Amino acid sequence: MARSNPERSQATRLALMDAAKDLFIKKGFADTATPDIVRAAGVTRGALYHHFEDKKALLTAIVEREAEAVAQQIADMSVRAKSPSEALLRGAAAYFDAMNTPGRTRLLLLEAPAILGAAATGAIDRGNAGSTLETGLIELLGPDANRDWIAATTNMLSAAFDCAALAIAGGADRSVYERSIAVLIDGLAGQNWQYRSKRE
Amino acid sequence: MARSNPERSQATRLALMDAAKDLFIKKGFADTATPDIVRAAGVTRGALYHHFEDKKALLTAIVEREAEAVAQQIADMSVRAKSPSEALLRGAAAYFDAMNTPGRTRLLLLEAPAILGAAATGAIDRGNAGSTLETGLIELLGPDANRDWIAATTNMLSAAFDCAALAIAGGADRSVYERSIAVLIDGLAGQNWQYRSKRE
DNA sequence: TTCCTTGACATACATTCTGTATGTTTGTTA
DNA sequence: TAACAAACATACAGAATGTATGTCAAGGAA
Repeated sequence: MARSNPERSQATRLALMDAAKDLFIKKGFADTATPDIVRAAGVTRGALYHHFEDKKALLTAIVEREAEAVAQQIADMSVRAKSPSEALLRGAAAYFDAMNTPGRTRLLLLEAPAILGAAATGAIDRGNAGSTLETGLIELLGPDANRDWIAATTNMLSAAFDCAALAIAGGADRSVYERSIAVLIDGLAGQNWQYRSKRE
Repeated sequence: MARSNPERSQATRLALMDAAKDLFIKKGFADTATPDIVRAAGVTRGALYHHFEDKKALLTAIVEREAEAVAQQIADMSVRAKSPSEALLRGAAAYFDAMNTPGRTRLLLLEAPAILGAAATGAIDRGNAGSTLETGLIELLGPDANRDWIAATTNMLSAAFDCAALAIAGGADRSVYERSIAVLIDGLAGQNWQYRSKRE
């Protein structure tokens, strides 16, 4: 079994990330020890600290990979929608589909914000799935809507979606949340002129 | 300095909780060591493990106390409002006031969900500030609105409020978030008949 | 008051984990 | 094939957690 160096590197990197991902999901980041990770990955701690600066860097790599997968999954699902509100609803559905992967909610919505900080996690989020939501809201509310307002609304709706994803992962009825989101979005679409008229 | 036993107990419990709260806010739960806590509290680790089962139990006690303070602060602020939507907006403002206390967002919205789990934190939340929001939404949407829908909307709005509190604590403009919330609530108030008509 | 029990700690210890420093093997290049 | 570098493995130092044991003051009972 003579493998080239890049092949070896990527293989152990993936083995470490996969093993750590499972353990982080099952026991959480804090309660997962590096000896457990390397045992599950079939390597030693030396390999871990050769490829990753520390335990947090390993989590960061996993979170980034997972966030990219979510964004990719949403992009694949994205089809033409008739109205901006329908586009937002389809985006939400795609997000719930993507977050349905077991453990993803825990990794992306619980562990990452606490360990890596809210700022770092928000940056990862905004670089991927978050931007989809903001463009959707701009479509819905018109390009002349106040930018700060849109940013704030994007953040809060994103948090609401995350909350819904967590609830669904915990066994809640997905259709109830999707309808609740539909009502929120319809309310936004119907009311935005009121805010704009106050500002302009 | 002859103190009775109950006095001694409460004094050291409070000293430990206060010292740990400051350190958890400044450095986070994971990066705060029990020797640091007891040094700041002026006791030994023996006292800590006599009063609290482990480090997590200490965090739990602090989080519960802080959540009760938030609920109390909101209850004190609650004055008569003319409309259900105004009541909700005042409640949101009171929540932001209460969360304005330095470090509270980190403790209640970042550390607690990750360390104690989303379920435990949600239970603490629902027992305190969360119920205020749900009753306000029932007022807004009418008592005949679908209960599951109200519960889901409560959860998501609660998450949106938390997100706003975090953003404000991070330096964002509070008035922008309050206006965004106002638009969301007005949208809900104007649209709820649509959902109800589908269900009944 | 005296004795005895219990709660409230303090101290010492065993285990375990993290990160680093050093050693060894394997691939790569000149 | 000789030299070098990357990819690991092993050994170690420091520190942290939780526990077990020891000590001392508080508080009733005789």
